[in-house]
Amino acid sequence: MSDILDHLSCDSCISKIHPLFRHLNEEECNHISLNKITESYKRGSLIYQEGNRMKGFFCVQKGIIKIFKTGFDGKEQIIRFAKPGDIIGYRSVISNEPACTSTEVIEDCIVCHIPPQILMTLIKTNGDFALELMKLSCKELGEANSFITDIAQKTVRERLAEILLYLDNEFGMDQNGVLNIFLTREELSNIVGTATESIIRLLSEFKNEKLIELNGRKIKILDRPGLKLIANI
Amino acid sequence: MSDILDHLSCDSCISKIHPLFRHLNEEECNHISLNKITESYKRGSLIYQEGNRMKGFFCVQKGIIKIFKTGFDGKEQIIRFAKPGDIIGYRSVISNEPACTSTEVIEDCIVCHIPPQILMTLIKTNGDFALELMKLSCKELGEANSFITDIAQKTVRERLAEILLYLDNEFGMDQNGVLNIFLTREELSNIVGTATESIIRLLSEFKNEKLIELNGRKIKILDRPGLKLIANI
DNA sequence: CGGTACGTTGAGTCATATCAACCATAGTGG
DNA sequence: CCACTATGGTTGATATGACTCAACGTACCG
Repeated sequence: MSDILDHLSCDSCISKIHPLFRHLNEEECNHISLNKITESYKRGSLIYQEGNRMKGFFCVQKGIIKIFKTGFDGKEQIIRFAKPGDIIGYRSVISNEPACTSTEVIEDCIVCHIPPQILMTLIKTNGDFALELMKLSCKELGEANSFITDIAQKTVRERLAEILLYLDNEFGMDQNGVLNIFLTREELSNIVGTATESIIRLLSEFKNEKLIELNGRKIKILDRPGLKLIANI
Repeated sequence: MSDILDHLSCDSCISKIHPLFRHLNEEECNHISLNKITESYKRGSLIYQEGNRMKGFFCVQKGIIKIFKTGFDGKEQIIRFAKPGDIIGYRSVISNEPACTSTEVIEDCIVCHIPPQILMTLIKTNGDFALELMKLSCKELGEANSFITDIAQKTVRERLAEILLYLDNEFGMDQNGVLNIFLTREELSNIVGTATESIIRLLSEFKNEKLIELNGRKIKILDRPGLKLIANI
Protein backbone atom coordinates (compact mmCIF):
# COMPACT_ATOMS: atom_id res chain seq x y z
CA MET A 1 0.00 0.00 0.00
CA SER A 2 2.73 2.49 0.87
CA ASP A 3 6.34 2.97 -0.18
CA ILE A 4 8.94 4.52 2.07
CA LEU A 5 10.82 7.26 0.32
CA ASP A 6 14.34 8.53 0.74
CA HIS A 7 14.84 10.65 3.75
CA LEU A 8 14.22 14.35 3.23
CA SER A 9 15.13 17.04 5.71
CA CYS A 10 12.28 19.01 7.21
CA ASP A 11 14.25 22.24 6.96
CA SER A 12 13.19 22.78 3.42
CA CYS A 13 9.61 21.67 3.77
CA ILE A 14 7.87 21.75 7.08
CA SER A 15 8.20 25.43 7.84
CA LYS A 16 6.64 26.31 4.53
CA ILE A 17 3.89 23.77 4.68
CA HIS A 18 2.10 24.80 7.84
CA PRO A 19 2.09 27.72 10.28
CA LEU A 20 2.15 25.07 12.96
CA PHE A 21 5.83 24.47 12.32
CA ARG A 22 6.88 28.08 12.20
CA HIS A 23 7.44 28.07 15.91
CA LEU A 24 9.84 25.17 16.07
CA ASN A 25 13.44 25.87 16.94
CA GLU A 26 16.29 24.18 15.11
CA GLU A 27 16.61 21.39 17.61
CA GLU A 28 12.91 20.53 17.50
CA CYS A 29 12.91 20.64 13.73
CA ASN A 30 15.90 18.32 13.49
CA HIS A 31 14.26 15.97 15.94
CA ILE A 32 11.29 15.66 13.64
CA SER A 33 13.48 15.35 10.56
CA LEU A 34 15.30 12.41 12.10
CA ASN A 35 12.23 10.62 13.34
CA LYS A 36 9.72 11.07 10.58
CA ILE A 37 9.12 8.58 7.81
CA THR A 38 8.16 9.85 4.40
CA GLU A 39 5.70 7.56 2.66
CA SER A 40 4.05 7.44 -0.73
CA TYR A 41 0.51 6.13 -1.25
CA LYS A 42 -1.43 5.36 -4.42
CA ARG A 43 -5.07 6.27 -5.05
CA GLY A 44 -7.32 3.92 -3.16
CA SER A 45 -4.88 3.17 -0.33
CA LEU A 46 -6.11 3.46 3.21
CA ILE A 47 -3.69 5.40 5.41
CA TYR A 48 -5.46 4.55 8.64
CA GLN A 49 -8.81 3.13 9.58
CA GLU A 50 -11.58 3.87 12.05
CA GLY A 51 -11.04 1.92 15.24
CA ASN A 52 -7.30 1.47 14.80
CA ARG A 53 -4.93 2.80 17.37
CA MET A 54 -2.91 5.61 15.81
CA LYS A 55 0.83 5.22 15.56
CA GLY A 56 1.42 8.91 14.97
CA PHE A 57 0.09 11.68 12.85
CA PHE A 58 0.60 12.64 9.23
CA CYS A 59 1.70 15.74 7.43
CA VAL A 60 0.44 15.81 3.85
CA GLN A 61 3.04 16.93 1.31
CA LYS A 62 1.35 16.02 -1.93
CA GLY A 63 -1.96 14.59 -3.10
CA ILE A 64 -5.51 14.54 -1.75
CA ILE A 65 -6.95 12.41 0.99
CA LYS A 66 -10.56 11.89 2.02
CA ILE A 67 -11.43 11.58 5.68
CA PHE A 68 -14.64 9.70 6.38
CA LYS A 69 -16.69 7.79 8.90
CA THR A 70 -18.51 4.57 8.17
CA GLY A 71 -22.18 4.66 9.14
CA PHE A 72 -24.37 1.93 10.53
CA ASP A 73 -25.24 0.36 7.19
CA GLY A 74 -21.70 0.65 5.82
CA LYS A 75 -22.32 3.84 3.88
CA GLU A 76 -19.44 6.26 4.23
CA GLN A 77 -19.80 9.89 5.23
CA ILE A 78 -16.98 12.10 4.06
CA ILE A 79 -16.13 14.60 6.79
CA ARG A 80 -13.44 16.58 5.01
CA PHE A 81 -10.46 16.38 2.70
CA ALA A 82 -6.77 16.89 3.38
CA LYS A 83 -4.41 18.47 0.90
CA PRO A 84 -0.75 19.50 0.95
CA GLY A 85 -0.01 21.41 4.13
CA ASP A 86 -2.74 19.70 6.14
CA ILE A 87 -2.20 17.59 9.21
CA ILE A 88 -4.26 14.45 9.75
CA GLY A 89 -4.63 11.96 12.54
CA TYR A 90 -3.55 14.28 15.35
CA ARG A 91 -6.97 14.16 16.97
CA SER A 92 -6.75 10.54 18.00
CA VAL A 93 -3.14 10.85 19.12
CA ILE A 94 -4.07 13.65 21.48
CA SER A 95 -7.24 12.18 22.88
CA ASN A 96 -5.44 8.85 23.02
CA GLU A 97 -8.41 7.07 21.52
CA PRO A 98 -8.72 4.77 18.51
CA ALA A 99 -9.17 6.68 15.26
CA CYS A 100 -12.75 7.85 14.79
CA THR A 101 -12.35 8.24 11.04
CA SER A 102 -10.76 6.42 8.13
CA THR A 103 -8.61 8.03 5.46
CA GLU A 104 -8.34 6.98 1.85
CA VAL A 105 -6.15 8.44 -0.85
CA ILE A 106 -8.09 10.24 -3.60
CA GLU A 107 -5.07 11.43 -5.52
CA ASP A 108 -1.62 9.81 -5.21
CA CYS A 109 0.12 11.35 -2.27
CA ILE A 110 3.24 11.74 -0.18
CA VAL A 111 2.89 12.09 3.56
CA CYS A 112 5.31 12.40 6.44
CA HIS A 113 4.54 10.09 9.31
CA ILE A 114 5.57 11.53 12.66
CA PRO A 115 5.55 9.46 15.85
CA PRO A 116 3.03 10.34 18.56
CA GLN A 117 5.42 11.20 21.39
CA ILE A 118 6.86 14.04 19.36
CA LEU A 119 3.44 15.65 19.14
CA MET A 120 2.74 15.28 22.83
CA THR A 121 6.15 16.60 23.80
CA LEU A 122 5.84 19.61 21.53
CA ILE A 123 2.46 20.54 22.99
CA LYS A 124 3.84 20.35 26.49
CA THR A 125 7.10 22.15 25.86
CA ASN A 126 6.40 24.64 23.09
CA GLY A 127 3.58 26.99 23.98
CA ASP A 128 3.40 28.64 20.57
CA PHE A 129 3.14 25.28 18.88
CA ALA A 130 0.39 24.26 21.30
CA LEU A 131 -1.52 27.42 20.59
CA GLU A 132 -1.21 26.96 16.85
CA LEU A 133 -2.45 23.38 17.08
CA MET A 134 -5.34 24.52 19.28
CA LYS A 135 -6.22 27.03 16.61
CA LEU A 136 -6.26 24.29 14.05
CA SER A 137 -8.57 22.03 15.99
CA CYS A 138 -10.81 24.97 16.89
CA LYS A 139 -11.04 25.87 13.23
CA GLU A 140 -12.02 22.31 12.34
CA LEU A 141 -14.56 22.37 15.13
CA GLY A 142 -16.12 25.53 13.76
CA GLU A 143 -16.32 24.01 10.30
CA ALA A 144 -17.88 20.84 11.70
CA ASN A 145 -20.55 22.91 13.44
CA SER A 146 -21.42 24.67 10.19
CA PHE A 147 -21.54 21.36 8.40
CA ILE A 148 -23.96 19.98 11.00
CA THR A 149 -26.25 22.95 10.53
CA ASP A 150 -26.14 22.67 6.75
CA ILE A 151 -26.88 18.97 6.63
CA ALA A 152 -29.68 19.36 9.14
CA GLN A 153 -31.36 22.31 7.47
CA LYS A 154 -30.54 22.56 3.79
CA THR A 155 -31.96 20.50 0.96
CA VAL A 156 -29.80 18.15 -1.07
CA ARG A 157 -29.84 20.62 -3.95
CA GLU A 158 -28.59 23.43 -1.73
CA ARG A 159 -25.91 21.26 -0.21
CA LEU A 160 -24.63 20.06 -3.57
CA ALA A 161 -24.26 23.64 -4.79
CA GLU A 162 -22.43 24.49 -1.59
CA ILE A 163 -20.10 21.50 -1.85
CA LEU A 164 -19.20 22.35 -5.44
CA LEU A 165 -18.22 25.85 -4.32
CA TYR A 166 -16.34 24.39 -1.38
CA LEU A 167 -14.35 22.09 -3.65
CA ASP A 168 -13.63 24.98 -5.97
CA ASN A 169 -12.44 27.06 -3.07
CA GLU A 170 -10.39 24.28 -1.53
CA PHE A 171 -8.74 22.75 -4.59
CA GLY A 172 -9.09 25.39 -7.27
CA MET A 173 -9.32 24.71 -10.98
CA ASP A 174 -6.88 24.15 -13.82
CA GLN A 175 -6.34 26.53 -16.74
CA ASN A 176 -9.51 25.19 -18.39
CA GLY A 177 -11.63 25.96 -15.35
CA VAL A 178 -11.98 22.30 -14.37
CA LEU A 179 -12.03 21.47 -10.66
CA ASN A 180 -8.72 20.07 -9.46
CA ILE A 181 -10.38 17.21 -7.67
CA PHE A 182 -11.97 14.20 -9.34
CA LEU A 183 -14.58 12.39 -7.32
CA THR A 184 -16.90 9.57 -8.25
CA ARG A 185 -20.61 10.32 -8.09
CA GLU A 186 -20.74 8.07 -5.08
CA GLU A 187 -18.05 10.08 -3.31
CA LEU A 188 -19.96 13.26 -4.01
CA SER A 189 -23.06 11.66 -2.54
CA ASN A 190 -21.03 10.69 0.52
CA ILE A 191 -20.10 14.30 1.16
CA VAL A 192 -23.57 15.69 0.58
CA GLY A 193 -25.18 12.87 2.50
CA THR A 194 -27.60 11.56 -0.10
CA ALA A 195 -28.11 8.77 -2.64
CA THR A 196 -25.82 8.46 -5.67
CA GLU A 197 -28.78 8.70 -8.04
CA SER A 198 -29.81 12.00 -6.51
CA ILE A 199 -26.37 13.45 -7.16
CA ILE A 200 -26.48 12.30 -10.76
CA ARG A 201 -29.87 13.88 -11.32
CA LEU A 202 -28.94 17.14 -9.63
CA LEU A 203 -25.62 17.43 -11.47
CA SER A 204 -27.47 17.02 -14.70
CA GLU A 205 -30.01 19.63 -13.60
CA PHE A 206 -27.16 22.03 -12.83
CA LYS A 207 -25.75 21.28 -16.26
CA ASN A 208 -29.06 22.08 -17.95
CA GLU A 209 -29.25 25.29 -15.95
CA LYS A 210 -25.80 26.22 -17.33
CA LEU A 211 -24.31 26.33 -13.85
CA ILE A 212 -21.69 23.67 -14.52
CA GLU A 213 -20.21 21.64 -17.35
CA LEU A 214 -19.66 17.90 -17.00
CA ASN A 215 -17.19 15.58 -18.62
CA GLY A 216 -17.01 12.34 -16.71
CA ARG A 217 -15.56 13.19 -13.34
CA LYS A 218 -14.37 16.53 -14.54
CA ILE A 219 -16.56 19.37 -13.32
CA LYS A 220 -16.25 22.88 -14.62
CA ILE A 221 -18.03 25.61 -12.73
CA LEU A 222 -19.61 28.13 -15.08
CA ASP A 223 -21.76 30.24 -12.79
CA ARG A 224 -20.48 30.78 -9.29
CA PRO A 225 -23.03 33.47 -8.33
CA GLY A 226 -25.79 31.16 -9.51
CA LEU A 227 -24.50 28.36 -7.33
CA LYS A 228 -24.16 30.70 -4.37
CA LEU A 229 -27.74 31.71 -4.81
CA ILE A 230 -28.84 28.09 -4.76
CA ALA A 231 -26.60 27.26 -1.81
CA ASN A 232 -27.86 30.26 0.21
CA ILE A 233 -24.41 31.57 0.94
CA MET B 1 -29.98 39.40 31.78
CA SER B 2 -27.22 38.48 34.19
CA ASP B 3 -26.45 39.24 37.81
CA ILE B 4 -22.95 39.44 39.18
CA LEU B 5 -22.57 37.36 42.28
CA ASP B 6 -20.32 37.74 45.29
CA HIS B 7 -16.79 36.78 44.67
CA LEU B 8 -16.00 33.14 45.31
CA SER B 9 -12.51 31.70 45.42
CA CYS B 10 -11.62 29.17 42.78
CA ASP B 11 -9.76 27.05 45.28
CA SER B 12 -12.86 25.29 46.37
CA CYS B 13 -14.47 24.95 42.98
CA ILE B 14 -12.39 24.95 39.86
CA SER B 15 -10.19 22.01 40.65
CA LYS B 16 -13.22 19.85 41.21
CA ILE B 17 -15.14 21.03 38.23
CA HIS B 18 -12.83 20.12 35.39
CA PRO B 19 -9.66 18.07 34.80
CA LEU B 20 -8.46 21.08 32.87
CA PHE B 21 -7.77 22.94 36.08
CA ARG B 22 -6.03 20.12 37.87
CA HIS B 23 -2.74 21.22 36.41
CA LEU B 24 -2.80 24.79 37.64
CA ASN B 25 -0.37 25.81 40.35
CA GLU B 26 -1.44 27.99 43.24
CA GLU B 27 -0.34 31.18 41.56
CA GLU B 28 -2.26 30.46 38.38
CA CYS B 29 -5.32 29.48 40.32
CA ASN B 30 -5.24 32.67 42.36
CA HIS B 31 -4.81 34.68 39.21
CA ILE B 32 -8.02 33.23 37.85
CA SER B 33 -9.81 33.67 41.18
CA LEU B 34 -8.98 37.35 41.19
CA ASN B 35 -9.88 38.03 37.58
CA LYS B 36 -12.97 35.97 37.04
CA ILE B 37 -16.50 37.26 37.36
CA THR B 38 -19.20 34.95 38.62
CA GLU B 39 -22.53 35.60 36.93
CA SER B 40 -26.01 34.24 37.28
CA TYR B 41 -28.38 33.86 34.33
CA LYS B 42 -32.08 33.01 34.14
CA ARG B 43 -33.70 30.61 31.67
CA GLY B 44 -33.94 32.27 28.30
CA SER B 45 -30.93 34.57 28.70
CA LEU B 46 -28.38 34.66 25.95
CA ILE B 47 -24.83 34.41 27.27
CA TYR B 48 -23.20 35.23 23.96
CA GLN B 49 -24.32 35.38 20.35
CA GLU B 50 -23.08 34.23 16.99
CA GLY B 51 -21.01 36.91 15.34
CA ASN B 52 -20.05 38.69 18.55
CA ARG B 53 -16.47 39.06 19.51
CA MET B 54 -15.83 37.01 22.63
CA LYS B 55 -14.71 38.76 25.76
CA GLY B 56 -13.51 35.60 27.42
CA PHE B 57 -14.70 32.11 28.05
CA PHE B 58 -17.10 30.62 30.56
CA CYS B 59 -16.93 27.89 33.10
CA VAL B 60 -20.35 26.47 33.92
CA GLN B 61 -20.97 25.91 37.63
CA LYS B 62 -24.68 25.28 37.69
CA GLY B 63 -27.53 24.94 35.21
CA ILE B 64 -27.84 23.89 31.58
CA ILE B 65 -27.00 25.87 28.47
CA LYS B 66 -27.79 25.13 24.86
CA ILE B 67 -25.24 25.93 22.19
CA PHE B 68 -26.67 26.48 18.73
CA LYS B 69 -26.17 27.96 15.31
CA THR B 70 -28.77 29.91 13.42
CA GLY B 71 -29.40 28.60 9.92
CA PHE B 72 -30.20 30.50 6.76
CA ASP B 73 -33.93 30.78 7.38
CA GLY B 74 -33.52 31.59 11.06
CA LYS B 75 -34.13 28.06 12.31
CA GLU B 76 -31.73 27.14 15.06
CA GLN B 77 -29.62 24.01 15.10
CA ILE B 78 -28.58 22.88 18.55
CA ILE B 79 -24.99 21.65 18.44
CA ARG B 80 -24.60 20.53 22.02
CA PHE B 81 -25.40 21.36 25.62
CA ALA B 82 -23.17 22.52 28.45
CA LYS B 83 -23.66 21.48 32.03
CA PRO B 84 -21.75 22.04 35.28
CA GLY B 85 -18.07 21.40 34.73
CA ASP B 86 -18.16 22.29 31.04
CA ILE B 87 -16.27 25.11 29.40
CA ILE B 88 -17.89 27.20 26.69
CA GLY B 89 -16.71 29.91 24.38
CA TYR B 90 -13.04 28.95 24.40
CA ARG B 91 -13.10 28.09 20.70
CA SER B 92 -13.60 31.63 19.49
CA VAL B 93 -11.14 33.05 22.00
CA ILE B 94 -8.44 30.76 20.67
CA SER B 95 -9.12 31.13 16.99
CA ASN B 96 -9.62 34.85 17.63
CA GLU B 97 -12.74 34.89 15.52
CA PRO B 98 -16.27 36.08 16.27
CA ALA B 99 -18.35 33.44 18.01
CA CYS B 100 -19.70 30.87 15.57
CA THR B 101 -22.49 29.78 17.91
CA SER B 102 -24.96 31.36 20.29
CA THR B 103 -25.70 30.14 23.81
CA GLU B 104 -29.00 30.32 25.63
CA VAL B 105 -29.78 29.27 29.15
CA ILE B 106 -32.11 26.27 29.38
CA GLU B 107 -32.02 25.94 33.15
CA ASP B 108 -31.04 28.84 35.44
CA CYS B 109 -27.29 28.87 35.75
CA ILE B 110 -24.19 30.25 37.35
CA VAL B 111 -21.08 30.67 35.23
CA CYS B 112 -17.61 32.05 35.82
CA HIS B 113 -16.48 34.45 33.17
CA ILE B 114 -12.73 34.40 32.65
CA PRO B 115 -10.92 36.98 30.51
CA PRO B 116 -9.34 35.83 27.25
CA GLN B 117 -5.71 36.68 27.99
CA ILE B 118 -5.68 34.26 30.89
CA LEU B 119 -6.60 31.42 28.55
CA MET B 120 -3.96 32.33 26.00
CA THR B 121 -1.28 32.74 28.63
CA LEU B 122 -2.09 29.43 30.25
CA ILE B 123 -1.87 27.60 26.93
CA LYS B 124 1.50 29.12 26.22
CA THR B 125 3.00 28.66 29.65
CA ASN B 126 1.40 25.55 31.08
CA GLY B 127 1.95 22.53 28.84
CA ASP B 128 -0.27 20.22 30.83
CA PHE B 129 -3.11 22.69 30.70
CA ALA B 130 -2.61 23.09 26.94
CA LEU B 131 -2.71 19.34 26.46
CA GLU B 132 -5.85 18.99 28.53
CA LEU B 133 -7.58 21.72 26.55
CA MET B 134 -6.46 20.09 23.29
CA LYS B 135 -8.01 16.87 24.52
CA LEU B 136 -11.25 18.69 25.16
CA SER B 137 -11.47 20.22 21.72
CA CYS B 138 -10.43 16.94 20.10
CA LYS B 139 -13.18 15.19 22.00
CA GLU B 140 -15.73 17.73 20.81
CA LEU B 141 -14.41 17.33 17.29
CA GLY B 142 -14.90 13.58 17.43
CA GLU B 143 -18.44 14.05 18.69
CA ALA B 144 -19.18 16.56 15.94
CA ASN B 145 -17.98 14.07 13.33
CA SER B 146 -20.30 11.40 14.67
CA PHE B 147 -23.15 13.85 14.71
CA ILE B 148 -22.53 14.74 11.06
CA THR B 149 -22.66 11.09 10.10
CA ASP B 150 -25.84 10.49 12.06
CA ILE B 151 -27.71 13.46 10.66
CA ALA B 152 -26.61 12.59 7.14
CA GLN B 153 -27.50 8.93 7.30
CA LYS B 154 -30.10 8.16 9.91
CA THR B 155 -33.83 8.75 9.71
CA VAL B 156 -35.54 11.23 12.01
CA ARG B 157 -36.98 8.34 14.02
CA GLU B 158 -33.52 6.86 14.55
CA ARG B 159 -32.06 10.21 15.49
CA LEU B 160 -34.79 11.00 17.99
CA ALA B 161 -34.24 7.68 19.75
CA GLU B 162 -30.53 8.40 19.82
CA ILE B 163 -31.00 11.91 21.19
CA LEU B 164 -33.27 10.67 23.96
CA LEU B 165 -30.58 8.21 25.01
CA TYR B 166 -27.95 10.94 24.73
CA LEU B 167 -29.95 13.24 26.99
CA ASP B 168 -30.44 10.41 29.46
CA ASN B 169 -26.73 9.73 29.44
CA GLU B 170 -25.74 13.37 29.70
CA PHE B 171 -28.21 14.65 32.26
CA GLY B 172 -29.52 11.55 33.96
CA MET B 173 -32.95 11.17 35.50
CA ASP B 174 -34.55 11.96 38.83
CA GLN B 175 -35.81 9.37 41.32
CA ASN B 176 -38.96 8.91 39.24
CA GLY B 177 -37.00 8.11 36.11
CA VAL B 178 -37.78 11.45 34.49
CA LEU B 179 -35.05 13.05 32.36
CA ASN B 180 -33.31 15.89 34.17
CA ILE B 181 -33.62 18.20 31.22
CA PHE B 182 -36.81 19.85 30.04
CA LEU B 183 -36.90 20.89 26.43
CA THR B 184 -39.72 22.27 24.33
CA ARG B 185 -40.79 20.19 21.35
CA GLU B 186 -39.22 22.84 19.18
CA GLU B 187 -35.89 22.52 20.96
CA LEU B 188 -35.99 18.77 20.50
CA SER B 189 -36.64 19.31 16.83
CA ASN B 190 -33.69 21.69 16.70
CA ILE B 191 -31.36 19.00 17.98
CA VAL B 192 -32.67 16.26 15.75
CA GLY B 193 -32.83 18.58 12.77
CA THR B 194 -36.47 18.19 11.79
CA ALA B 195 -39.87 19.90 12.06
CA THR B 196 -41.57 20.34 15.40
CA GLU B 197 -44.63 18.42 14.20
CA SER B 198 -42.48 15.44 13.32
CA ILE B 199 -41.06 15.33 16.84
CA ILE B 200 -44.55 15.48 18.32
CA ARG B 201 -45.76 12.61 16.16
CA LEU B 202 -42.70 10.48 16.83
CA LEU B 203 -42.78 11.07 20.58
CA SER B 204 -46.35 9.96 20.62
CA GLU B 205 -45.42 6.89 18.56
CA PHE B 206 -42.69 6.07 21.09
CA LYS B 207 -45.26 6.48 23.84
CA ASN B 208 -47.66 4.08 22.15
CA GLU B 209 -44.82 1.61 21.72
CA LYS B 210 -44.22 1.82 25.50
CA LEU B 211 -40.69 3.12 24.97
CA ILE B 212 -41.25 6.35 26.86
CA GLU B 213 -43.80 8.07 29.06
CA LEU B 214 -44.78 11.69 28.46
CA ASN B 215 -46.03 14.36 30.79
CA GLY B 216 -45.67 17.77 29.21
CA ARG B 217 -41.96 18.38 28.88
CA LYS B 218 -41.16 15.59 31.27
CA ILE B 219 -39.90 12.51 29.49
CA LYS B 220 -39.47 9.19 31.23
CA ILE B 221 -37.53 6.51 29.41
CA LEU B 222 -39.12 3.10 29.90
CA ASP B 223 -37.27 0.89 27.45
CA ARG B 224 -33.63 1.75 26.83
CA PRO B 225 -32.79 -1.40 24.87
CA GLY B 226 -35.79 -0.73 22.66
CA LEU B 227 -34.58 2.78 21.94
CA LYS B 228 -31.07 1.53 21.26
CA LEU B 229 -32.47 -0.87 18.75
CA ILE B 230 -34.29 1.90 16.97
CA ALA B 231 -31.29 4.22 17.13
CA ASN B 232 -28.94 1.57 15.75
CA ILE B 233 -26.43 1.90 18.52
C1' DC C 1 -59.73 39.01 29.84
C1' DG C 2 -57.06 38.89 25.77
C1' DG C 3 -52.51 37.79 24.38
C1' DT C 4 -48.67 34.92 23.58
C1' DA C 5 -46.17 30.72 23.43
C1' DC C 6 -46.46 25.99 23.14
C1' DG C 7 -48.60 21.62 21.85
C1' DT C 8 -51.48 18.60 18.94
C1' DT C 9 -53.76 16.66 14.92
C1' DG C 10 -55.14 16.07 10.07
C1' DA C 11 -54.60 16.49 5.17
C1' DG C 12 -52.00 17.23 1.20
C1' DT C 13 -47.56 17.73 -1.12
C1' DC C 14 -42.95 17.19 -2.40
C1' DA C 15 -38.22 15.99 -2.16
C1' DT C 16 -35.63 12.24 -1.91
C1' DA C 17 -34.85 7.23 -1.45
C1' DT C 18 -35.38 2.91 -3.41
C1' DC C 19 -35.58 -0.50 -6.87
C1' DA C 20 -34.64 -2.07 -11.33
C1' DA C 21 -32.79 -2.13 -15.72
C1' DC C 22 -29.28 -0.92 -18.73
C1' DC C 23 -24.89 1.05 -20.77
C1' DA C 24 -19.82 1.99 -20.84
C1' DT C 25 -15.34 0.98 -19.60
C1' DA C 26 -11.46 -1.36 -18.09
C1' DG C 27 -9.16 -5.18 -16.23
C1' DT C 28 -8.74 -10.31 -15.86
C1' DG C 29 -7.89 -14.91 -16.99
C1' DG C 30 -8.39 -18.81 -19.96
C1' DC D 1 -8.47 -12.25 -28.29
C1' DC D 2 -12.76 -12.88 -26.36
C1' DA D 3 -15.90 -13.83 -22.72
C1' DC D 4 -16.31 -12.53 -17.97
C1' DT D 5 -16.62 -9.59 -14.23
C1' DA D 6 -16.45 -5.49 -11.59
C1' DT D 7 -17.12 -0.73 -11.18
C1' DG D 8 -19.16 3.38 -12.20
C1' DG D 9 -22.74 6.07 -14.51
C1' DT D 10 -27.48 6.92 -16.14
C1' DT D 11 -32.46 6.84 -16.41
C1' DG D 12 -37.26 5.72 -15.28
C1' DA D 13 -40.89 4.23 -12.24
C1' DT D 14 -42.58 4.00 -7.78
C1' DA D 15 -42.79 4.49 -2.81
C1' DT D 16 -42.53 7.08 1.30
C1' DG D 17 -40.60 9.88 4.93
C1' DA D 18 -40.85 14.16 6.29
C1' DC D 19 -42.37 19.00 5.59
C1' DT D 20 -45.86 22.39 5.18
C1' DC D 21 -50.06 24.48 6.02
C1' DA D 22 -53.96 25.11 8.66
C1' DA D 23 -56.90 24.73 12.42
C1' DC D 24 -57.53 24.23 17.04
C1' DG D 25 -56.54 23.18 22.06
C1' DT D 26 -54.14 24.43 26.31
C1' DA D 27 -51.84 26.97 29.72
C1' DC D 28 -49.85 30.65 31.68
C1' DC D 29 -49.28 35.67 32.43
C1' DG D 30 -49.77 40.60 32.89
